[in-house]
Parts: sequence; C-alpha cells; structure tokens
Amino acid sequence: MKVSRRVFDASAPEVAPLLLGVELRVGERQVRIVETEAYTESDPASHSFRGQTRRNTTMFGAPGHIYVYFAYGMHWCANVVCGPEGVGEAVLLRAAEPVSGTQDMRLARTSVLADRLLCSGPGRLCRSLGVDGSYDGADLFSDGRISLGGSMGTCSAYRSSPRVGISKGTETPWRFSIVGDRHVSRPRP
DNA sequence: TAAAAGATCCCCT
DNA sequence: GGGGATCTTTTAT
Repeated sequence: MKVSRRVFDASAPEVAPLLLGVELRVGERQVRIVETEAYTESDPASHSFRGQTRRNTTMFGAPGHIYVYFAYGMHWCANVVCGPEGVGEAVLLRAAEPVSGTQDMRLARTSVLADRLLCSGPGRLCRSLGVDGSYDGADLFSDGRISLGGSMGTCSAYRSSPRVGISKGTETPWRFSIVGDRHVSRPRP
C-alpha cells in the first residue's frame, strides 16, 4: 500500500510496524526507516500521557504531521503523528539506513562516523538529516522540506520488543525493528 | 522556587 | 562500562 495520510489515522501501535521500510526524505537526503516505537495517551511513557501541553501540541493535531521535540538538552527527536485530530499518539523514528545524500549526513557531524551509525538512534537520525524544532508540526504530505515515500507494510520480517530509554511502560513491546538490520539503534532488539 | 528526570549521544577508561 | 553535556518539563517543597 502506498504511503498516504489516511494510513496514519490508525493507532500508533498499528502504524509503527508498517513504517518499516518506508523512505523519509529531507531535502536531498533520503533514508529508509528500520526501527520505530509507538506511544499513546494511555501509555505512561508517552509525552501525551498527562494531556496536551505546549510542547506536545503537535501530537494531538492531525495525523501525517511530524512531531519534533528536544531531549536531554542536546538532541532532537522526530515522530509521525497518528490517530485522529485531538488524540495524542505518535510513532518515534528511532533508526534508518542512509539511501542518498549520505555525504551531507556525514558533514552534519563533527566526528567521523561509520555509515551504519549515521542514523542509528533518534537523536542521530535528526542530526544527520538536519531536522530540528523548526520542523515541528510540518505536514509530511504538503511541506516542501520533508516527506515520506515508497510503500507501507512491505516488511514482514520484523520483531517487537520493549522500548528504549524509558522507565515506565517498559513491559509494553512497542519497539519495532527489521530483523537482522545493521542500522538499528542497538544490537539484539 | 527548587530539584529531578528525561523517548540521548559521545568520549573516556 | 561509566559519566558528562545541557535544558525543558514536571513534580515536590
């Protein structure tokens, strides 16, 4: 099925595995998503768990937009907003494989990094693609700077496991990654 | 008003 | 394997 806004009207845990293999384009840089995580309102690990705030407003907006937030005082992280307007759900983009514009990704960093590490983590992914707070709220289906491409649900060889870097909701296996892919954020998902 | 935690990463040992 | 960087949001006095 081709990527379309309609698909993101579903709940995040449904959408998250479907995003594996999908292409994300930012300017001339293009990557293939290999790892995602789902977050919902009833989930204590989610930014939307305690309701809408200034920071997470985009999460409660229309599906198919991108929610970008600042973490640990140093990193940006990007999510695709899911569910109907008014519902705070999103899929965190955790890792991807560089497809084109790889040289630009390398130049976005201070130290030399192996290609397989350029987008192997939510902070690294944003850093390499040049995604920052100015992208928060952008519509992936009409914004000229950033968009999704390719087909959804093409990856059948994926596995789910507990999410990374959270202290609550650790029992929920809402991390999805392509089996055996070298670009995931950590070995043995 | 203060303190702590946080959907992380990088460099050091 | 461990700790520092660095700042916003949330929770506790």
